[in-house]
Amino acid sequence: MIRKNVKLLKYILKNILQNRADIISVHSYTPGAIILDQNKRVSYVYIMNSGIAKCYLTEDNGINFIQEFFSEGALIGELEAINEELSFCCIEAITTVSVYKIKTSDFIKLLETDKKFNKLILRALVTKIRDKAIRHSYNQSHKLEENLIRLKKENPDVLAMLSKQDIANYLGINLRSLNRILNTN
Amino acid sequence: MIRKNVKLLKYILKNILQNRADIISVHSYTPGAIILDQNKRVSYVYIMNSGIAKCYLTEDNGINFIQEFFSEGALIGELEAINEELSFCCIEAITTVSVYKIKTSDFIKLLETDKKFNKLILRALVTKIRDKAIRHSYNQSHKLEENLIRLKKENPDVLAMLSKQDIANYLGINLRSLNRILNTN
DNA sequence: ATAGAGAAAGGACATTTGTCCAAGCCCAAT
DNA sequence: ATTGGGCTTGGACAAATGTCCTTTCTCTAT
Repeated sequence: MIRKNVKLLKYILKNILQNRADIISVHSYTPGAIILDQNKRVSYVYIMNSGIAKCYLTEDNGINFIQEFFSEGALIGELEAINEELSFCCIEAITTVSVYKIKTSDFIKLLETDKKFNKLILRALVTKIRDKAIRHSYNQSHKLEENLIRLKKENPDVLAMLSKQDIANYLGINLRSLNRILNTN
Repeated sequence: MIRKNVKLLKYILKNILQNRADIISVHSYTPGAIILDQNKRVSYVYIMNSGIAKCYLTEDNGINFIQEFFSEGALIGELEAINEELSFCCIEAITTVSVYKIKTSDFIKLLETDKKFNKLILRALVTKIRDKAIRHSYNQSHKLEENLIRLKKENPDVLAMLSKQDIANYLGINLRSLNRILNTN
């Protein structure tokens, strides 16, 4: 649920930031700030350095569905950079967030020239697909209570870290329903 | 819902099959045959040439959740090849299926040496993530009826092509519920 | 032609989840 | 200290979805 990629972050810090400091810059966001909005052209790829952000999609009926939460090493905007499409998620800082930022064109060049970087990104994409597939399947095939139990097992401090509304949006349910389950449990 | 990748298939036919015919072979499967099973070591990557297959995950409670349907150009086993993990989905032929098959080690070598191939795979992965994200969000945020309407709009002949049970498993619902919605609609 | 298996359809009822709403709590700004 | 806004909680009811089961239909193997 909370995407991290320490390997990738380390690689960027050790290799890219050392040799190609010119193409990277640091930025930070206060809680609630929008790092990347839905349906925008994406000109930078971000790599989370610290903090927690949420990645969500706003549906036509106003419901926000949280795809995942991001922390150290999570990539933002890489999908749009690779496929040259508009952003389809909104990334919003939950705590204070610090990121490294790199132009999409530089990101693509790195992908093409740096084999280790390429491999790291490939693996990150695959992990994302795998996690998404498993989560979607579990979510749809089990009831709320089982989903919540699983969430708490995999992430015991989740209830302390995040608002109830965010957890409900992550589970794809109503806040009322979440409270009901929390009670009987 | 039905994953295709004509560009990738064409590239493989024109470039790889011509220059590296030694690493590729053709296979075919009859309806119901398992092309790749869950939790197995994966030694080949497959590229669908024709036919329709379903990619599903069996949950602990016996429910099958269909991730997607595959046809021309869909990749099978590429995730496992890249991340060196056991398979997490089962791929089963619905109609007669013909595939090209390539050893995972050759697949990885291609990824590392053939830039165009690398780019095509990157894009395929990204498209998968994007589609999955959008589908999961829509599914969880809308009710059955809306999900079905959307499915029919995007794939008008879906009801003729697939069994009701498969459609229900794709939508993550009960067969009874699917029938109910089909009636009032 | 006929038995049997699997797909499809739907009745009746149970359970789960959503909607709407009101109340309490906590914290920051005045 | 007081007001107001946002988070949290839960009651009461409505709607959606699941469970269980029976019937019909179609197609294939014998």
